Amino acid sequence: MPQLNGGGGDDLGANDEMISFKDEGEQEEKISENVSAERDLDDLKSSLVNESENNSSSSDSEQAERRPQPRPDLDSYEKTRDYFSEALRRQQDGGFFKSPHYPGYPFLMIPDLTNPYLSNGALSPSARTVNIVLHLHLKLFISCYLFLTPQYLQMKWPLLDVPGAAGLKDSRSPTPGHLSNKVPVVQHAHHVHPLTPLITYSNEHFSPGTPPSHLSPEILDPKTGIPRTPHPSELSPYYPLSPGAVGQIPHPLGWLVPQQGQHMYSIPPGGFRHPYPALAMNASMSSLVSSRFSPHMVPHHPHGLHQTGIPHPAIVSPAVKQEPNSHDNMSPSMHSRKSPGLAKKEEDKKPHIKKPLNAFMLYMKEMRAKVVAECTLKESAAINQILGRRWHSLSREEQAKYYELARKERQLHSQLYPGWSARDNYGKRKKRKRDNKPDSTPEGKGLGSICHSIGHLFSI
DNA sequence: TTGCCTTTGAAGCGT
DNA sequence: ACGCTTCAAAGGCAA
Repeated sequence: MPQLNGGGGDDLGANDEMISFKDEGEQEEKISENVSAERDLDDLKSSLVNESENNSSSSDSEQAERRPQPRPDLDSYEKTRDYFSEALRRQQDGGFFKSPHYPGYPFLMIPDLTNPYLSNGALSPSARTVNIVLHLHLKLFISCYLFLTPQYLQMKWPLLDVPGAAGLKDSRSPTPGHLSNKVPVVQHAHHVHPLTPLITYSNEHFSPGTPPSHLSPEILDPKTGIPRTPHPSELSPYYPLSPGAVGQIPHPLGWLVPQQGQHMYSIPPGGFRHPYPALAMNASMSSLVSSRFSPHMVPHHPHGLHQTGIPHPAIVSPAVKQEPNSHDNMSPSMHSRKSPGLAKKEEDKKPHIKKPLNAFMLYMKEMRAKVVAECTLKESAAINQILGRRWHSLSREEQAKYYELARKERQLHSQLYPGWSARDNYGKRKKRKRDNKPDSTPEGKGLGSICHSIGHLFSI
């Protein structure tokens, strides 16, 4: 039985990760948040239903426009369904992918709904009747399987390019294709499977109502009684993918994966050459590697890759931001063994290995664009205040998802850079002056009025 | 051009 | 063990 707490074995798992759940005394607020969340879900459902109703009541000419056309993304959507079907088969215990009451309904009926036309392109009278019936069924279906729709996926992961949800995405993501001009993180256009988060992770992590494994009663911190993350050795069951799937199925952080049809980092056909066989990467890790950063940030290893064969996004050469140097990305601590002058010189050239993102940072990365789109705000400081409050309003399961991702980030980071320490980055920035400014709370700044349209989402 | 602001969490350091 | 500090992302803003 793997011990979860001993010998620093949990060096990557934060025992106090869930502290934020206990604080604040925001019970009332959380209750209202839950109500709001349900309301949002209802709104989403009704909007989708209305959309379907509009479709059914639209004129023939409109229907003609809606007539199935050869679409470039159709193939990807078909693949989506294939992937999803495959994922469905993988599920043994119901959970997220619980079998529908109408076997095959979501997969067979939906395409049919879009094609109630005769061979000559006209909508048959019987098809009209059937259309109405089907749309009634669609309402029920949407209610039951809302979270599986492209619209939902697009809403859930707004930075993903979910086929079939372009409109929603466009309205919510004002800067598709990138998140930042500092870190050239771009979005994968069509090669990121919209169900990626559901496939690369087991339903333990994502099934609604089923707490992540590290929150399950079976794994509790004996000291605090707080649910904790499992030891890395417990992770393998989370990645049921075969090695052949490496590089094909991206990571849940897929919203950060590059686009334009290229994998950010090439992956050798034979898999990774990991220096630590015991730590050989699984599919999720490999995709994690390719998730977060731009190749511009990756210094060139003499052999073109990190010693692991995996250029990690956390590496930022000082010259980078500029141009890749030929320096290898040894841990900064390794460089410090050289003579002072030489060490200093190389200090300037050595790559800057960034800290792995914590749970909140990952959450911010995902949600920032959405908040920016919904608010009139653009200033990060204000956005972060909103995100901070929204973070606290997240459900336990929602937060756990990000803690889990962050834990994987740390795990991968430590494997890629065994000698790296957060200390290595100390002093890289100019020292900040810390003066406590008077009341700068979101309430004080009136973000509620600025972001009133989503105020109920942010408790402002 | 550079640092600040603002958030949470992880990690390092000093006491 | 505890408290403080630094850094991670982000982009407008001020110096």
